[in-house]
Amino acid sequence: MSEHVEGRIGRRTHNAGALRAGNAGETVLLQGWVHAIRDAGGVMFILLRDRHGLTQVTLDETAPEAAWEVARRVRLEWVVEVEGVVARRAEAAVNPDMPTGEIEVRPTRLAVLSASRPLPFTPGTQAPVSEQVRLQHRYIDLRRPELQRNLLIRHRAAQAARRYLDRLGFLEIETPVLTRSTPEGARDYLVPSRVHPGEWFALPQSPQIFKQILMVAGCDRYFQIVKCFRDEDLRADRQPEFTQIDIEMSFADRDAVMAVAEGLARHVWREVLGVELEPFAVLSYAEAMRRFGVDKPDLRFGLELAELDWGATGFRVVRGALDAGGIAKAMVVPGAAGDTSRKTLDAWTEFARRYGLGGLLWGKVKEGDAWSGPLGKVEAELRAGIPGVSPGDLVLVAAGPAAAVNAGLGNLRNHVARERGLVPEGVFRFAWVVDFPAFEWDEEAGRWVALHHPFTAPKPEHVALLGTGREAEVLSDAYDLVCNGYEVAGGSVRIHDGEVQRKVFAALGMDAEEARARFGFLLDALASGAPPHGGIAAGFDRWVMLLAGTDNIRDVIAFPKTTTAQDLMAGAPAPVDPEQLAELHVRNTV
RNA sequence: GGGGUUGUAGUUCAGCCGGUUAGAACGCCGGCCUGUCACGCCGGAGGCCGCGGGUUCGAGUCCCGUCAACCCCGCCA
Repeated sequence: MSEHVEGRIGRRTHNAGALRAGNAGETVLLQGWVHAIRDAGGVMFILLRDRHGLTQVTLDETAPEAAWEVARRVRLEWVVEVEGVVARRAEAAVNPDMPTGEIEVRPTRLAVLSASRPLPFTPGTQAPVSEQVRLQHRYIDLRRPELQRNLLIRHRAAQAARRYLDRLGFLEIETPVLTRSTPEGARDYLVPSRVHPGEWFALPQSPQIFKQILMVAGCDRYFQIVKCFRDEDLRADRQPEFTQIDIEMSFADRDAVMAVAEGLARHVWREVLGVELEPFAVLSYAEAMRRFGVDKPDLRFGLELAELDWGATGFRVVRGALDAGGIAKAMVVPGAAGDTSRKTLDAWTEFARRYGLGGLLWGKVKEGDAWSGPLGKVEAELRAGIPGVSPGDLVLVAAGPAAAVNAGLGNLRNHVARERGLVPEGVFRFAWVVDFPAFEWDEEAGRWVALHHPFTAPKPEHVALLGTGREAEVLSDAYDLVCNGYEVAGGSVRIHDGEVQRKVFAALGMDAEEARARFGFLLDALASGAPPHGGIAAGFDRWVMLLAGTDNIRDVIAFPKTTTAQDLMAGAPAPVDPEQLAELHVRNTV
């Protein structure tokens, strides 16, 4: 048995995308799928496909009768082997749209390696096929060049990340997949224990606690490209199992972690796309919310929001919102007065309402002080206070509770930009968002919850505020990396002091006993010589989405799940035998 | 949990104001064709109109429910 270091493995001499005019005259052996058959009678063309490309195999009167017999039998998506001679195509037969279009293979031998049943669709199918059918037959869908390309991008991104982190001295260490359920955060996927009746493992939402403990264990620099599991509803950019590039560093402050993560993104983009990223902007959470209404702003276009100082207004809608403790904000859409119909405005209003806004006020700016639309009724001096307004612009104003105004206008900003073609293609605008509030008030639970997670260090100067009832003012050393409107990484400096950790648990409504019960091992670890440490976790699937230029996470995952968290190909989830349940001490209640 | 879009042949779709035998394209099967590259030409097979109920003389079409795919809100430390 010899060891293959590179190059040729097996009997293939070339892949289906390799042959060029320079190979003319060579005897080759290709294996692959039948992508298309064009039978013109006395001459027949078979397109052979593998993940590298397409090669035309041509049979004419010079082809052996045995090859003809096989060719006439062959059907789409059968797997075949071709042995033959590379020939330059006649001038008129060259296909300039194909990388291998200058040549064709004249077979001396053609063999069927594997037949295929008639398929519900083929990779060569012209009409788009529904997502449902594609997911049911994922092995066919994955044969398509686009998805092959995405898998390749994903592979290259993962390899580039590993090389970069390895070079910086990070160790790739695996953490358990069967672990324990932790409070806070997403719903857990649970796994019953056979050996311990009534007890359950949880699949990790992230390896958070383990990586911190690895720091206590002296590992210094850790990373892992790791599956995480969250049993929450799906979105176009969210799957219940997803992959993180998980990173943790000892003796590192915020800037050190951010530098590593920025370097990682820079390296991956360079290696995968050959792109040099612009310097990453840094903005505070407060600034992001003020200017963009969201904590993951898309910086590829303008349309920034402006907070309005309309405290004096008598305008009924705004007056009411302000009196109720709300705010008013404006978004100016340059040059949109002329071509924004009433229908479009209604659709935008409907869009904004989803986020809890009562509605939108709009005004089309004419020459002078004249505005048409609802904003025309607003005092002229207040309208003059909206920054950057010129005749021909469309102004949208929302008033209400701050959260609704920000979410409504912030998301509408993305929507309008897309509709009006303001989003440039092929551009990556990365930015750091820093100085997040440590806690946010959960109305439903009636308590403070961690905005990031309970192990995030409050800013040192804010630690004293813990337990004083001023939790809302506490900022944390947390940071998110955003790109083109996606959150693509998030992390923080961690609490390495058991006392501070207890105070944070207390602020979250967890008393010492409960904290002990749930996180005792972490508290013990933190009390056992814990280095200052911090880290970050990057949403690898979203990175690949951006690299691949798609807006759907299913396009970059080999075997994704549907919106209802099912695997249509494998048919999961599915019932199991009652004996299996009995063994696990579990009973179905449905 | 809520809202929206979609569901008709293997696939993608059309199907009018409720009317008699539900169509097209591609694919599939058979035949023809010596330079195709969305090959072309001739012929053929193929339908639980997602599922259940209702209205009606009559339902692919209208109503109610339900299931599924997708998008969004909630949720996602």
